Amino acid sequence: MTKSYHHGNLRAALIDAAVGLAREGGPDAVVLREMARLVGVSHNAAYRHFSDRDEVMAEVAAFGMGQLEAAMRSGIATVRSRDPKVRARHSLREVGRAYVHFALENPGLFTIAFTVMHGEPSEERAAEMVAPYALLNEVLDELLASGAMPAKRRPSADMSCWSAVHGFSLLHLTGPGVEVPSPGEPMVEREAALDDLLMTIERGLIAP
Amino acid sequence: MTKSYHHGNLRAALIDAAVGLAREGGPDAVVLREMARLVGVSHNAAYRHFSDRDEVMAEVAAFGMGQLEAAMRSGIATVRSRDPKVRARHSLREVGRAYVHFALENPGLFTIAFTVMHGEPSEERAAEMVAPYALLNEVLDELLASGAMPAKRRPSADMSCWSAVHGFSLLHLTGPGVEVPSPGEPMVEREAALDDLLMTIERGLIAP
DNA sequence: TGTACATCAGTGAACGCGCGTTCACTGATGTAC
DNA sequence: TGTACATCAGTGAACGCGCGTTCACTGATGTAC
Repeated sequence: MTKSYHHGNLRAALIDAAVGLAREGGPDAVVLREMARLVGVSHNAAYRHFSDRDEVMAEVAAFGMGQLEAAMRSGIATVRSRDPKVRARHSLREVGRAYVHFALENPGLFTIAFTVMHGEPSEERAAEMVAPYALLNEVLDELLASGAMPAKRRPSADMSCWSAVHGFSLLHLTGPGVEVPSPGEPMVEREAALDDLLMTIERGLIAP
Repeated sequence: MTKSYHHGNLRAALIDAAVGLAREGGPDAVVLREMARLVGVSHNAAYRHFSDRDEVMAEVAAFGMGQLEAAMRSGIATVRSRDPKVRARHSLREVGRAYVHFALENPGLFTIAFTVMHGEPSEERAAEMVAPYALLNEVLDELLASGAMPAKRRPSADMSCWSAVHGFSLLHLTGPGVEVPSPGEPMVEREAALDDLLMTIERGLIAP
């Protein structure tokens, strides 16, 4: 692992740098020349490993989606109940809460993940890019199977849930009254609003 | 109104051009030099009427918000029922539907409105910038007053409703599986999903 | 009604920005014999 | 174990992009007397 002419693992190192830049400054901060500077390599060396800046962005987006999925899984893992209906309802809540928390704590990665998602699936990474969505659907299947939700609600339930948490995230990220993320009252209010949102959706899906 | 040296109404003409560019290409398309080209004036003439590109953007954003509010009012105006509870519920639905339709039909204006909203209120335009939000709150007040919604739901109802329609809009605008806006099946499916979303929120707010 | 002058609105040339990308190159590595 | 050669990974210089913004300017307009 000497600092020789050949780096040895430049591709991975560049992605690392790109993720770091993405975390700090969002899409616009992912700059090829800056990545190279961070890794200590000439500004065009990246072209040995990526055809494009877009390819780098796709990599960062896939990483972000992976992190989001992991956060959602962690949320589900906190659910303790054994009763299938309760368990499914709580899983849905926690998966939503995790989604919002991830977005608010990782605005750069979150934004890039959805910026890139706008384009085509990029083939290889396709499964990774929709993993969070797939996980939500698993939870909704559980909700349906448990009998907590009427069957006719299932088809559009994914869009409804996703819209709610996605909108909540973006309104707090780029919406009006940009709250400073200080760990004070606003944080408490935000969590209360999030709780209410999650409960509203849950009632909406479950109510007869 | 001769095409003399002095334009006479350059500021308004430039805003017009900016709105046109915004409609077609979103934030990045609002380019000072292009505005000037469209109006037929030198590329720096705008600096007699705006201090900044940001000031132009704020103007476009305010226009967009005004249009959004108008669209929401039109939605409310379609409600026919006399019964207060039914009327309030339908108003909420229609205001949400109008929000989503406006976003999907005017992606450029919608995006700029929320991009600019991220910054500070820009003083003069502050009221205009939050008009859609204020209108939503009027409808929710009506829902509360009619007795259709429990009082304890009121405080967070605005964020819940707004999150849902905002998220739905953005997922269809910049989300995965970019549907081509052809007037075929996908449009029908999208409307069905939107109906379900609006009903889910409504049930969630009303359910005991 | 004229004239002098201040003020306003638009002009043309220029700068600097920092990037993504390409080109011809050089240094390092692996493989066939 | 050596040597020739192909291949791979990183280099340094350069281009073009198109913009926002500033500067010193000129043409048009309005107002005081």
